[in-house]
Order: sequence, then structure tokens, then C-alpha cells
Amino acid sequence: MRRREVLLAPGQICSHYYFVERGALRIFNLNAKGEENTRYFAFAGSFGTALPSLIEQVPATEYVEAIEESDLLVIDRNDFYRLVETLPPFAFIYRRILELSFVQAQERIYGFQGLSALEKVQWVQRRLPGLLTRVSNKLAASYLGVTPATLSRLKVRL
Amino acid sequence: MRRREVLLAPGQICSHYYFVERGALRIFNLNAKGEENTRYFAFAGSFGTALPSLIEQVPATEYVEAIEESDLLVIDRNDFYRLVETLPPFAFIYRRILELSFVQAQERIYGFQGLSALEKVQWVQRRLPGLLTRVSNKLAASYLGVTPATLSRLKVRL
DNA sequence: TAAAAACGTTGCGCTAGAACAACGATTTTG
DNA sequence: CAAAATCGTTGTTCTAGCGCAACGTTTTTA
Repeated sequence: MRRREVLLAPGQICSHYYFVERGALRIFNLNAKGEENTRYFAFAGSFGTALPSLIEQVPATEYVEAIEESDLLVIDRNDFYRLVETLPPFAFIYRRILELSFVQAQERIYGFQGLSALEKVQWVQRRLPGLLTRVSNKLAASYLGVTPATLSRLKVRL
Repeated sequence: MRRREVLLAPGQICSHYYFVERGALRIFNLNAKGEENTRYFAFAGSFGTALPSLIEQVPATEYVEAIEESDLLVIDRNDFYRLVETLPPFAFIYRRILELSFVQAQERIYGFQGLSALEKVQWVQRRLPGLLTRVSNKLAASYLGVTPATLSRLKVRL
């Protein structure tokens, strides 16, 4: 997978899980004003996909994009669900994926609430050390929900 | 369950699912500044619990509180997991609960992003009609992430 | 490898929403 | 059922972060 390659765009129905062997994915969407909003970064060793679309088989609202040259293991949804429905160990693994995805999403969201922009940056440095140096200023800003200009100014204040 | 009764407080490990037969629950947490942050309202016909704590059996960070006189069906975690692990229909139901919880949380969060306070109020009116009249101004404000004063001003603008 | 596009940083003014405050209305409590 | 606490509303002031802009640097593309 090349840098900038788009694996899934809004409107498409997601039919794959991706396991990142090398590189990085990000899941993001565009809001009503056309601004990018990064939900999640998946680095080597983790899964990434448009989970709502994959689960409900409705058109995705988000993009899945490689942000670095990446090697991915692609898992087909139908195969995956067949395994989940017939083999208990897979059912267990899927349950764990769902549980962890949910818990993680909650932590990120409610961890951010009520924090100033500077505090959000500090939160990310604690919870995702290295993120700010690994991804571009623009992408980190879209994850934090601030403008690139604001993030740039905050970084000088540690 | 009486109005204002607290079913679970931060620090406790959650061991129950609650199904709301009558009344309403809310799940909320306090942020670093001591402000309340409502994550979710569960009205009659839906489930409510501190899912991260229930799943991981770690201390909760949130409160579960009855906001109206309520009748609840209390489901014990151990019983529930035993059912999930032995009876396929329960495994399926639990999977659906997790999937829907995740999708719902995502929609709420990313639906809000980049919206002005007024647009958030309009979003809630579309998606959760009746919420603004059923719960107090203060609680609705804590769900929207604005101050009660701001919400009060917005309501006159429809 | 040169031109074009995108990005990072910094300056400056503006504004949405917060903070603080006051006060009448509603709710809770003893 | 009366006193006390909490809540909703509205006014005023203040500020964090945005919009816009400029410009040098890095990346992309042809």
C-alpha cells in the first residue's frame, strides 16, 4: 500500500478488516464544512477499518487511508463473520475487538471533554507518545480537533 | 429506583446491566474541573450501564444515576457472561449490544464535531426529539457540552 | 530537476461561547 | 408548609481559538 492510498471512501460499503503489519492507517471523515476529522490512527500491530459500515453494511461516512507506505493483512468480512459464527475462538476475538474499540473510543472522547487545546495536546503526549512527531502537524491537528495553526503555536509551549 | 438515586459511582467496579422498563438513567462523569459531562441517556426500552468498567472490570470513571422515578431490570454480570459463553443466542445479543453501542457513540461524537453550539442543539432535536423537554436544561447542556446559560440562550433561537 | 502545490509557522483582528453575576421561579428538605 | 437550596434566564465582560494572510520550507509532480 502506498502513502496516501485510499482504501475506503464515504458512500462505499466496507467489506474488509485491515491488520497493519508495517506502516500506518488513519480513519477520518469530512464534516459539513469540508474539514478533515481524524478518528483513529492504526499503527503496526493494530486493526483498522470503518467499523460502523462494516458492522451494519451501510455506506461509510469515513475514509480509510494509508498515511505511510504500509503492509496490510486484508481480512474479508464474509469470511470473518463465517468464522465468528462457527468457531468459538473467533467469536471471542471479535467480541474483544468490539469491546476494546468501544472502550478506546470512549476514553479518547471523554478524556478530551472540557480540556483546553493545550491540555488535549498534553493528553495525547501521555497516551500516544510519539504521535506528534510521527504524523504531520496537519493530521495531528485534525485528530485533536484544532486548527494546524493552533497546534503549531501550542507545540512551542511544550 | 428513586429520582437522583446513584446506581454506580466512580471507583466502583460495575457488575450489572440495567434494562430500563420505566423512567430514565443517565451516564455521566466529572471532568478535571468538576463539571458534569453526560455521555448517554437511557430511556424506557433501552440498556444502560458503565460499559467500560463492566467489560474490563476496572474501576468506573462514570456515574450511573436514575434521573426519574424508574423501574429497572437488573442483570448480573456473571450470569450474563455465563449466558453469553454458553448460549449462542445470548452471544449474538451481546455482540449486537456492543456493535450498536459503538456505532451510536461514534455517531454522536463525530456528528457533533465542528458544529456550532446552535447546530448541536438542532442535531439533538433531529436525532433525539423530545430530549430537550424531557430532561432539565442543566442535564441537556451537559450532554451537549455547553453551559446551561448558553443552552438557555440558544433555545429562544429555536 | 525545475515548477507547482502543499505544509508549517507566525502575526493580527474577530467572535462564539465561557465566566461571573443577579434575581425570580421551582424544587428539596426538615 | 416554610426555609433553604437549586435551577432557569438574562445581562455584561472577557478570552481561547479561529479566520485570514503572508512567506519561507518541504513535498509532489511532470
